[in-house]
Amino acid sequence: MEVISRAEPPLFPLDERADDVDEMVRLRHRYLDLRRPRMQRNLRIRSQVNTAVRAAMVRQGFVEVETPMLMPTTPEGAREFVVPSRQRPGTFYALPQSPQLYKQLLMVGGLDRYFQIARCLRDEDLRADRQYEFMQLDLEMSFVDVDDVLDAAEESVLDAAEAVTGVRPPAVPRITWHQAMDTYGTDKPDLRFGMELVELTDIFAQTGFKAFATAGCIKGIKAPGAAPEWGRNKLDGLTDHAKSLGAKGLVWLKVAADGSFESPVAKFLSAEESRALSERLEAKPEDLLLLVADEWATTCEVLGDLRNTLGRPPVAEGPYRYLWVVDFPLFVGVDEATGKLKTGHHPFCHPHTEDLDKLETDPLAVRAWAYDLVLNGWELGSGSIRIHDPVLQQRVFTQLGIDEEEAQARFGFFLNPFRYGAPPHGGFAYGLDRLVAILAGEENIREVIAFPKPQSGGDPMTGAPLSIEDRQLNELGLRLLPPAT
RNA sequence: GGUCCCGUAGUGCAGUCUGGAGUGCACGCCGCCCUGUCAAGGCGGAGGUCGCGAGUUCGAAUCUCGUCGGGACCGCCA
Repeated sequence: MEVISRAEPPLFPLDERADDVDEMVRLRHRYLDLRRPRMQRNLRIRSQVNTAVRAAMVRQGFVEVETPMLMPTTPEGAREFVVPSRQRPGTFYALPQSPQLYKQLLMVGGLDRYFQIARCLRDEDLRADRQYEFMQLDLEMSFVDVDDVLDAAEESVLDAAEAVTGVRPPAVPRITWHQAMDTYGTDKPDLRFGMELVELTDIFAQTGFKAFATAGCIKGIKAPGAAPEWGRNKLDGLTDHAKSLGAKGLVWLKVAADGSFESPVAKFLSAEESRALSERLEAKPEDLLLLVADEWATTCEVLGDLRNTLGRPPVAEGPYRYLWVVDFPLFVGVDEATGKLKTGHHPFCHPHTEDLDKLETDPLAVRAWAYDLVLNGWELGSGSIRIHDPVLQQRVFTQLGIDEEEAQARFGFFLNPFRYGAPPHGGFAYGLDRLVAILAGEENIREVIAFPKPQSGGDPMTGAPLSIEDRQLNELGLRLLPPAT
């Protein structure tokens, strides 16, 4: 027998027992971690997804186009990674948060169906579902409406799931943002379980219970059979949690064996109200009912959070339930500092044409042709139909407090090409790391990335980021400040 | 910027609350023995800055403060 390569013992077990090994140890020696069946499997799933997605796009007539990694800085959006220029010291490139600008210019350039498996970089704090650099399936189409874009993207995510699991999920349901908030209390509902929010406002229209009498919106959720496991202490904790989310309080009721309510507020409810409540929520013994009374948005958001707290399975547990959420609001409120409206998506997002007459009179009621794709309660991606008409674009800018001069200064390089004729267009992008993680049954995208970074952003294996030599700094015309104290 | 949790042998842990010698367990590693394997078995051995630094104490893995590293989350991510 010939020894072709000597090997020291591995630093940790290379089987499933290493699932419990300190992640820093795994990352510091990722080349060993990657030998494990779990990591081999995850990276192969990732490759399958990339292949399936690319094939789906090509099959649908999309053209794969690469866009630059070195691009101008753009003031809007996420914090950018910045690259100093050697040839022009004192100037900087930015790495792309997304290929957004380029892909819209590709539409002006006549590439009417573009896609790219694109690397995106954002200098924001890392999370279980966020890395500095991540991959998106990015697409843009000309002469299309919302449904055309959704159809194209949907084909690719269904193909991806089928490629990995062998089972093609059903057509992806489409609900409006308002329906999502009203029914699930979140813009990224997890459809794998029920516990929908139930409208109760009418039941308490004449109530003598003060907390309900003045509320604009009363809704409730039912956790079937959950009452025995929710003691007074845990319910107090849940109430505190609800308050931390903005609720004025939380009403809980346990359903007793005889169908009556066991609750601190039971005595404030009339017999008719109790009967109607029980009937509306189809309450059965041992059910736990949670009610919130507030303005519509707060009621929905708080109950949506509680619904997830009580009922949501681990994110990577099947089945796979995709969901389209459409008709997001064009504006998401007013910036407290500036008093100006804030965009929900980006300033180039096309308002819903039915709501155009409200753009100046009731801007917060204007819906946008903007949409999200959700999988098992995780936001996979978002997109919109873009504004191609300069007049409409300026109307939206005006609402955002941006006059023509400022628009030209900030977005001129992007908007001027539209003067040569921009087709109506729209697109979408979704995170491949998140998609792969869920399809691989992982709750953390680091498990489906060959060389990910921990929350601190440093690379435990290579030591990056590292200081550079003075020679390099000089070449770039840079000088370091003393460390901040 | 903030909240919470974690840090003991190469790896995973017990010990920490209630201070008393690094007291241990499993896997791995090294040596010898045995062997028809299949998570082999037997005997023996090496391996420790209890993350780091102060403080309290006669005495600190254990209590206090600080700090470093990691994780989950909030902010942030148009």
